[in-house]
Amino acid sequence: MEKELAKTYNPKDIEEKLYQKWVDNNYFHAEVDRSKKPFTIVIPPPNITGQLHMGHALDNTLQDILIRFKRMQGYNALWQPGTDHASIATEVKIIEQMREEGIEKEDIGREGFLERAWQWKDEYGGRIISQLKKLGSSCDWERERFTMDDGCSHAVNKVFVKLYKDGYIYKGSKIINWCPVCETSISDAEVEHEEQAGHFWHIKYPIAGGDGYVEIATTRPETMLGDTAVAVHPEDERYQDLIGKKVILPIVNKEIPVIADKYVDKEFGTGVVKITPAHDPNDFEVGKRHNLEEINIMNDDATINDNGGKYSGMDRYEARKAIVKELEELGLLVKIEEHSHNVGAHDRCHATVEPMIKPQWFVKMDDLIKPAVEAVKSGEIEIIPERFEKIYFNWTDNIRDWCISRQLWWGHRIPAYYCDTCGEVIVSEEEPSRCHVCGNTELRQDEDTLDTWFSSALWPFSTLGWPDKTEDLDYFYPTDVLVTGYDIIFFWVIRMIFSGYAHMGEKPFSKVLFHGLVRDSQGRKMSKSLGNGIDPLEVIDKYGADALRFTLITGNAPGNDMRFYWERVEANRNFANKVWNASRFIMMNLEKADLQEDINKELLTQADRWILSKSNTLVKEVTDNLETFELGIAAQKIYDFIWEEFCDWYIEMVKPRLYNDEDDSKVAALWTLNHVLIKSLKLLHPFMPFITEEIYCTLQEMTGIKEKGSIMISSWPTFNPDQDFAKDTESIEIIKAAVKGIRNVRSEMNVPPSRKATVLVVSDNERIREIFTESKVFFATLGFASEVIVQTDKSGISEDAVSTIIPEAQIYIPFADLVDLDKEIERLTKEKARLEGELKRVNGMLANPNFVSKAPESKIAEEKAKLKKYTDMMEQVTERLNHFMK
RNA sequence: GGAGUCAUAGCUCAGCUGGGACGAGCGUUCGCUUGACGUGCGAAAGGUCAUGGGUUCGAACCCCUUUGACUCCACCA
Repeated sequence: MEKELAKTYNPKDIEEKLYQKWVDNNYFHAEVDRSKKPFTIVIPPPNITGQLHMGHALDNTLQDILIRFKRMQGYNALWQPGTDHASIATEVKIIEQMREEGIEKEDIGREGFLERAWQWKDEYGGRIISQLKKLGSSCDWERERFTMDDGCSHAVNKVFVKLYKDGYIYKGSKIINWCPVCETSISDAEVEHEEQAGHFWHIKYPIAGGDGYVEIATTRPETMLGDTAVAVHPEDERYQDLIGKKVILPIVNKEIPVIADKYVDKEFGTGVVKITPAHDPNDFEVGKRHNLEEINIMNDDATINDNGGKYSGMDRYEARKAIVKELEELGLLVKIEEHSHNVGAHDRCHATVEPMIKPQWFVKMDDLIKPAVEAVKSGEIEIIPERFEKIYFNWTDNIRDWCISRQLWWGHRIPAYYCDTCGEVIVSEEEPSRCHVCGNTELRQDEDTLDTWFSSALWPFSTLGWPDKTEDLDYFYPTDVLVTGYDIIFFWVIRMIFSGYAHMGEKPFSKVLFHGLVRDSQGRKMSKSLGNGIDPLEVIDKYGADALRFTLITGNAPGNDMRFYWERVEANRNFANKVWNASRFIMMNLEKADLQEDINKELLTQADRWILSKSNTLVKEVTDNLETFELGIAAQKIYDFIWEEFCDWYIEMVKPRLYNDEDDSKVAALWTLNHVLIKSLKLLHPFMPFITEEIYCTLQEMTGIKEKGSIMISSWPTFNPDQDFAKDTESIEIIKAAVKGIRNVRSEMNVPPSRKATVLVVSDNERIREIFTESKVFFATLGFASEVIVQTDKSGISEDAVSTIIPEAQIYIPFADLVDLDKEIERLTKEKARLEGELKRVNGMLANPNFVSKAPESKIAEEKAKLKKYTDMMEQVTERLNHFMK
């Protein structure tokens, strides 16, 4: 079978084909297998309305790396995928689409609307899934779930009924955040506070039955239509005589009491506050304390209702203007100040939220949250990076009841049924046929649906079959890691944690890995309105999924935001190309030879031992980094190893052996190349799944690797004590330093590569001489040497030879006519200055009695060794310099 | 009003639990058709690790000050 890699790396040629192969072979699928340890990740379900953006790409790359790593390590790795119905986001989109067709929600009714919504889901819900596949995500697609599928819906109903029966869910009329555009209630978490420039209107309220006024200050004059009191601080000396009296509410012309409440800040404004219990959360609390009437003055679209008298029908801002105008005409407007304050906006549509009193369903949080707090405090759930714990606790410490009902149609309908005959409320998983109190068969289901996060809170166990006691649940739950952005810590992470404890009696996951946001090159959030978003699919199209993945996880610390640069993608594509070509080169050579399955260790040269040792260390480090979620560091190490150590040094060192059929060590070189390449590919696979698979499989067909099949199910490399050759690592490092020195001299002296020269190595150390003698062959190609002579002393070195000094040896290169004496003096002088600096530093340290007495022995020994090294080098450099100066 | 993050080479960032910044990529300069790769190879220039103090034998890293940028939370009307 003839098979080889294409001449140039073209991701498009391989990615789609390989993904299909993985799917066809069912490699992503995980079944319960008690003989293996499970490793489970549940995907943060993307919205069915969604299109893959950079945030998804990052999030899913991280998960895929962890899953592929663990799968190779032999775990039974399950990556549970699915999508979220995203109630409000989807509903808004469908309404928009309908509007274009001139249809309103009411025209088609609830059922008609839901039919459309399911059609929408069928049409667009799969789009993001296919995009995740382009990224290489190894999700178990057979298990794909949807937050509104039968199983998840069943779980939702079960949880609702259970929490209701246990007294955690209740219905109540409370002040909630109302979005007048979406016309639904929203939770506190969905309100974004934006600083806005506004005004502070100072208004006079006449004191009833007397003359005089109190001056109040407000940012929202229109709400005065609903004022039912005026409040002062109980200890405010200025207003003591007012407490208990009444003032006349202007425009409305009715008397309202002056009450005393500690909520009022004496220092702020005038110290007198108008109280509108129906349209301000604080006033609502004050109203409850003082038994004040709650007058709702607004309709659901934030126009003024009939309680607003002549302002009825006006929009809230129109009414504001008109009311200010009237107050001015009445002579009751004292002044208008500029005032910037925070205004709550709906995070979806950015409309200013209106606090309103509405009957809604709530989850009582104070007890439910306790185990979730304890879990993080005790370390049972680990948050990475740690600093996000503070954000977590900040929220849990100030937790308020969760408003879960929404006045929307797309979502899980609340399983509560009302009997209009006797007023009974029945909460039940199945629709009751009749009222259990009065027997009425005409029951009416609650119109509201649940907050979309209510169902995603159950995701880690509802996807595994809960409420049924399934094998899957028993085996895969609790899951191992949750990977997500820090922006949904309140919406989702906390709610999953408390839900896990409430319904499973166990944590949903052991670790939470937070990542940052992907920003544009100027550090701005990518957003539709700015038009600065970069489509991951475009990146994949141009540079391949492997390059994109690598870009997203390198050069960035965990939890920090990162900027997206095309240049970085290109650099990583270049790396992929490097891997590709290095592999081609190795294959070209393997093809012509008989590859040994195993090698006699005696045949390995210094260089072989060196690279084996290096790759061995790499395996250990990368594994450690992955275990501790330092994915970027792991990737960087693999990159450096492959490019620098393996390609630039080892492959170059080995070339002379490959080109020489007489060389006894050729077989060892081939074996080592193959061995290290396979190991590198495996380490790289979780990061760059496609290219590694393509190369691995090609290599397999060519050479017959023992391990058959896909790299994604091959075994993860482990540290091999047999390949730990520390001594050889040192010798090659000496050779590398010598080669670098030679290259540097040649470059500085402008000696063209075509000009070969003799290299004389001088050392009085026998071991060093051995190392150089053994490595002579490297200098021909790497150091442009025509000949290498290793000797004990400086005899026979020509007068005009230039030199490079490394700690272990002096290296002389006679260039004769090419030598520019002044340049060499300049170079040596620079070197001397550098060494002087080093010596000064080392001597300084060693001369410090405190250092010598307090620093650890090893550190002192290290510095002493350096002193000797630099002293020796200085001696050689000085001698050389004197030689030319005289 | 709280809390957090960041300030390191021209640009974007790494630097793990304190021990010389061989920092990385891009960019810049110089030189290379070296039989895998110019999506490449070799060499080089470039940093007061924001500021001021403290702890320490030793600080980019720990503590405090200041300045600047960003983010989250928060009911001051």
